[in-house]
Parts: sequence; C-alpha cells; structure tokens
Amino acid sequence: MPIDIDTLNGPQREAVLTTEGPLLVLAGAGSGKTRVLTYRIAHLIDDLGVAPWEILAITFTNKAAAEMRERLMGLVGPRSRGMWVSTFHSMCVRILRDDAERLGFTRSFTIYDTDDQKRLYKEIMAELDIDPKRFPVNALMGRISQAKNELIVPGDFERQAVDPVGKVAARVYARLQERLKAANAFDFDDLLVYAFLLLKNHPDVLEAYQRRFRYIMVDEYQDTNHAQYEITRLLAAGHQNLMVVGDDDQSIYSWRGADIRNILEFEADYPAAATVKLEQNYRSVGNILAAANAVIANNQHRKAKRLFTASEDGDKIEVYLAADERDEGRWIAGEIERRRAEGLSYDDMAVFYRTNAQSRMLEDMLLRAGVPYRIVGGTRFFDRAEIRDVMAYLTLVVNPADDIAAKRVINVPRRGIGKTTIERIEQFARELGLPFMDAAELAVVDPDVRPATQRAVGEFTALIKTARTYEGELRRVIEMIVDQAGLIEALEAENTDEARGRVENIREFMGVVEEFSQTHADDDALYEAPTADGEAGEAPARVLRGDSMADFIEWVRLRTDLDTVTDDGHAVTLMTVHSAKGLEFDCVFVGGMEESLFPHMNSIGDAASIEEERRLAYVAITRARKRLYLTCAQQRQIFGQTSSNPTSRFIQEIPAELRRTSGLGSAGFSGTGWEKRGSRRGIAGSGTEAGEGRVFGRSSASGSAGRGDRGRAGRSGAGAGARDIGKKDAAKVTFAAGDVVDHKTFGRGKVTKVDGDTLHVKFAKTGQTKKLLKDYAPIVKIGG
DNA sequence: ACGGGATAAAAATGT
DNA sequence: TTTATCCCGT
Repeated sequence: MPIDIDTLNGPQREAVLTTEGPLLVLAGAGSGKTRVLTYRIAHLIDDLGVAPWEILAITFTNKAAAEMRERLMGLVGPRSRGMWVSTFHSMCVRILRDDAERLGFTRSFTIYDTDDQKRLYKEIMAELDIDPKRFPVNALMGRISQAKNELIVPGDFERQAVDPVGKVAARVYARLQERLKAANAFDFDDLLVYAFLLLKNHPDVLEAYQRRFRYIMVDEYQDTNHAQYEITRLLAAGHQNLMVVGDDDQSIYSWRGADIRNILEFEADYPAAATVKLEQNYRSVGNILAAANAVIANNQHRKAKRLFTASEDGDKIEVYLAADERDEGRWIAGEIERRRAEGLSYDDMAVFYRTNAQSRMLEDMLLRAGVPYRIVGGTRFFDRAEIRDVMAYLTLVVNPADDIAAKRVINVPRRGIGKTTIERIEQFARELGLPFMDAAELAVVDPDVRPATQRAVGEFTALIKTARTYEGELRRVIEMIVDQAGLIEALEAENTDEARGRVENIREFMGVVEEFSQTHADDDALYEAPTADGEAGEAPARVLRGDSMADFIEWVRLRTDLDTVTDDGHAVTLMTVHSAKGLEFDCVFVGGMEESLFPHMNSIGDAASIEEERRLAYVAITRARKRLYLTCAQQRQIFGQTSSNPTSRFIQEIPAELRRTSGLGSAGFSGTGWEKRGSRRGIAGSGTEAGEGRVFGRSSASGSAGRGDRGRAGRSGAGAGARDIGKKDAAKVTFAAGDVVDHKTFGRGKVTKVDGDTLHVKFAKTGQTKKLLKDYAPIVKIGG
C-alpha cells in the first residue's frame, strides 16, 4: 500500500513527488524533514518501482541513519534492506574496502581516530625535529585537517603555504600521508579524501556507483565540507537525481570544514535544480518559535525565511539568573522535578550546554537531587584507556602494519619493554622500511638487546601472530586475545579500585562485542543488491558482518556515543548543543547562557563566528517543543578561576515579552539596589548550602525535606546492566565499607565503616578519616 | 624499567 | 581545574 501523501502539506508533497533532477529542500527546524525524506524514498520504491539498492541516503550521524532505516522499515518493510543509508564516513569506508588496493592500501586497513592521529603527529614531529612548543600539535592537526577537507593534497598545500605554521604543516602533512599509508590506515579526513580520489581517478569504479545510485539524498547538507560536496557531485553526475536537504540557519560545523556555500550555491551548481522551502514548523509552540526567529534574524548571512506555526503560543521562555553554576544546576534540577510532578517524563526533558566541561556541575546537582540522567558525548566509553588497549590489540591482529597500535600495547601490560627497546625497534623499522611489528622480530635476535627483553618482545609478537589463527565466535576470539595478552590479569594484580573499574569496563566491552555480533548476525544484513544483468563490479554492497573482527573494529571506530542514545530507562538527557542537533524534547534547558561561554569567547570579536554561535543558539532553542528554559550564572568557575560575565546576547535578542525572568535581579527590578541585594543574598546562600547539600534553593515546599525521600522513591534502574553505557542511575545511593567515594573538597576516599547514615571515610590525599552524613555530604560513589 | 611527585601547560564544538 | 610531561629515586 502506497504511503498517504495527503497527510503532507503542499511543499512537503512537492519535495516528495519531485524525484527527477536536482532538488534543494530548505527545511526549517521542525518542518518535517525526516518525514519528507522517508516518504520520498517510500514513494520511489512503492510508486515508481525503484529498486532499493538504487537509492543512497546520506545522513550525518549513525544515529540519524539508524533512525531513518527504522522509519523506512515501517514504511516499506524489508525492502529497505539493501538500501545504502549511512553517514558520509561509513559510506566512504564501504567504497574504500572494495577497492583499497587501487590506492595502495589493503582491504584490511584500519581507521585512525583523533587519539591515534595525535600520537602519529607527535612521532612525526619528533622525527622532523619540530618543536611542539612553537608549533602546537593541535594547530598543525587543524591546518592539515582543513586542507584535507578542502581536498588539498600535500604538494599543493606546500605551494600555498606562506606563513611559518603553514610551512611546517606542509612538511608534516607530506610525512603524515606516507606514514598513514605505511600503516595501512586512514584518518577520518582521509576516508573522504581517498574515496574522492578513488572515484575521480578510476572511471570504472565511479561509473559503477553512478549507475547504481539512481537516486541520492543528502541530509544536513549545510554541514557538508568540500570533500563531501565533491563526492556527492561525482556520484550524482550520472543521473542528476540528487536531493539535498538542509537549513543554512542550522549550519554549526564550519570549524570542521563544513562549507555553508554548498547549500547557498546549490542552485548555481545545479542550474536545473528545483527548490522547495519547508517553513511550517510542527514542533514548537508559538513563543519558542518566535524566540528562535527573533534570534536568528540577527544574522546577516542567511537565506531569508521565516518559520511559522499553527500551534498555540504556549508558555513564555523562562530565563533564570543564577548566582553561580551550582545554583544554576540546582535550579534546573528543581524545575525538572516540578515538570516531572506535573506528569512529564524524564525522557522528554533535556539539558544542553555549550561545552562539555559544564556537564560536571549539572551532573553533580542532578545526582544529588535524585534526578536520573544520561550523558551523551563527553568522554566516550571507547576512549577509555583500557578499552583503547584492547582495541589496539584487535587492530594489530587485523592490521599488522598499524604501528601506532603496536607501540601502544607492546608494553601493555608491563612486559619490561621500555623506551630504549622501542627506539631500537623503530630504528630497525626505519632503516629497513619495515612495519614496527616486523622490526620487532629482529629485536628478538638482536644481541644488543638484553635476553629478558628479547624474550618479552618474542612473546608479544608471537601472541599477535597466534591470535591471527583464532577462529570461532567473535566474542570468544576477542576474549582469548585479551586473556592471552594478560590485560585483565595485570589489572587484577594491581588490586586497586581503579583497576577493578577497568576490568569491569573490559567485561562490559565484551558485552558490546556480543551485542555487535547479535545485531549483525542477521542474514538479511548481508543482503546484496542483485546485479540486474550480472554485470561484474556492479553494486559491491558490503555490510558489517557480526563474526568479523575487522568489521567490529570499523564499527567501533565510526561510532560516537551519540549513536548509542537509547530510550531505555527514564532519564533526562544531558548533552552539548552540537549533539542535540536533529533531536527534540518537550522541555529543554540551556545552561550557561553567558557572554564568553555562549557565545564562546573564542568566537567573540569575529562576525562570522558569532553568526555560527547564533545558529547554534537557534538550534538549541528549536529543539524544544513546549517549554524552554535559558539559564545563566552571575559568576562561574572557569578553569579554576571565578569569572563573571554578562548575560548572553542571545537572551537579549529574544523580545522581552516572550520571556519571563526569575532569579537574581528578577521581577523586572533592574534598579541597582535590588540587584545588589539580590546578588549578595544569592551568593551567600549558595555558599553555605554547598556543604550542606540542600538542593532546591527556591521551591521551598519540595525543598530540603524532599530530597532524601525523592532519592529513595526514585529508585528505578534495577536492571542496570552492561547496556547502559554512559548512563547513570541517580537514584538512592547506598554505601558499604570498601566503597570508593569522591568528595568535593577532600577528593577520593574509601568508606571504612557505615554507621546508620554516617559514613566513615578515609581520604587518600590527607590520610584522615572523616565522619560524613551520607545524604548530605558532597560525595559521589565512584566504585566499590 | 617503573612509579611517584612535582611542574608546566592548556582549556570548544566531533565524524 | 585537569592533563601531560619531566625528573628523579628505587
């Protein structure tokens, strides 16, 4: 049964039905963009008889891709399989896997993430004798990344380099590419660059994809960079059936190379393009939309548009002026509870912030208020040292040329292989042009290396070699490798709480492996596009296999925590505004609405950057369906220093009649006397409360008395298992002797005795034992 | 080779 | 404030 086109509004329908030729869809926030995309695909398949494998849909995050796949499954059923719905990066990996040889790589290449990359940069800089003090790694990485996003190859880069940093970057860039190739690895940017080069320089490959993908759709087109633009252009050049969807007002990734011109100039690039504007917002109530419109109207460089809505005005936007970030977090917690009492689920609420650093205090306050929350982003599970170690072992097994992985774990756990030995191996590697692992074999018989060390190196190389022969269930194989490596054993020997936590993480990782295997075990997942007339080279559909370690590694590498946001359990979502793009919540809080935080201080003073910050504010505001809270703190600790900044201009840009202000200097008393009194009281209040742990500063009824009770009542996450990555249960915390806690001022300590509600905690730093009340002390349980 | 401790440096957003 | 690096004693 075809989809019901009548449920769409005019422009939406037009976007769905305009299938031939280039099409630009300018989709305002909340205008039903995803619906249009999925309906359009369903229309192609159901009504026009287009085969699923002829469709390519590109999104920005894996989460968005998964979501789209799910919705398509609902619309067109199992036929949605075989369709390419992926991010640019994973699409490129797919393309590269099939023809890596043509570029001088093997198909078992690995992907370097930022951390690997940084290590490699440091090595290269040491090798080229570049002083990291004069030329910071981050600066060089930024420059080179930018160049890659613009498809500038090392040769051209060198020619263009005029400034000192550029000249140094040119040297590093050239060497970097050599090293990456030798390591059979791509960094994130290279995935795009090499996929582009492959398509550009190998007409047969390009032609195969062009023929296959009759219909191409790109979501979040405003965030594409030049490389992505060129790849899209190449792929679409044949059929020209390219639909791009985007909103210039939501372009927030220019720092990552996104070029807003891609969307602004689409019509110039594709003269035959039709354009559709989706301007009716179905998401937010009137006041929120009006606020968003008012803010974004301050940007000079944008396509004129004005979203409208048919929904009621709704509540005013709540602005809260907090004394400090503690007060801010406490107030947010209070409001969350109030909304909750009105029947709103925690799932429908979110707290956004500009920088990850802000999450700490918010977490702390929510934790104490007994508000369950989950954090998206920040330090990823897969970024933990022990997980990276395991990953390095796995990577090495799959790709022996990965020198960074080899060096990472050759002495993890401790095998007595130190700096001297590693340098010696590196020297062999350099002189003989061998990968590190091969050079290590030589060290085993090198008389200059101590016998004990020889043995250790030999064990390490043997371990990796043997691991290559392991067969069977993926989880078993990985467990065997970890076991042989002795990682868990070594951690257990440490016998510290921290080490136990790491072991726990590794075990959790095994759960992730299992999950990967299961979710990719389905034979349907291997669905390949039938080659209509048996033409070779057509449609090399390759998908992740649940039993392949290489596929597992790839899956992990291209994964962010954002992709793992699940709706299980009930919790408030905490994340950066960037992560929030594409999501929506009934009730949204945005913290830290202060000048130099939001807009960020690095952006102040530059008109273009300020406009991007404003777009970011626009994204934040438009995530809210019914209620929006903007909070700012009169003073806040930033990098250990108390600083005090004026209210964000973005708040000022919201017409006063749309907002209601409370907190310090509230109730419209902008006179100086009131402000002073208010602020003094506010700061003093929060100061004394800090140690006492009273949570709700203002809502006295549910205040101090409520906290403990709520904590007890809020117990919900009984079945908290390995799946809740990054999620914390803030319900009642109980302590037992042996637990490790973290105290606001005394730091880490161990519970030595529990006496009713009194804990005896011995602190590591001071060595002293203190008596603390479990419900009031500023402590957090971190293990036990 | 290793671990502890001191000291210096950096500190935004993320595929 | 946190993190990375350096230095030194074992």
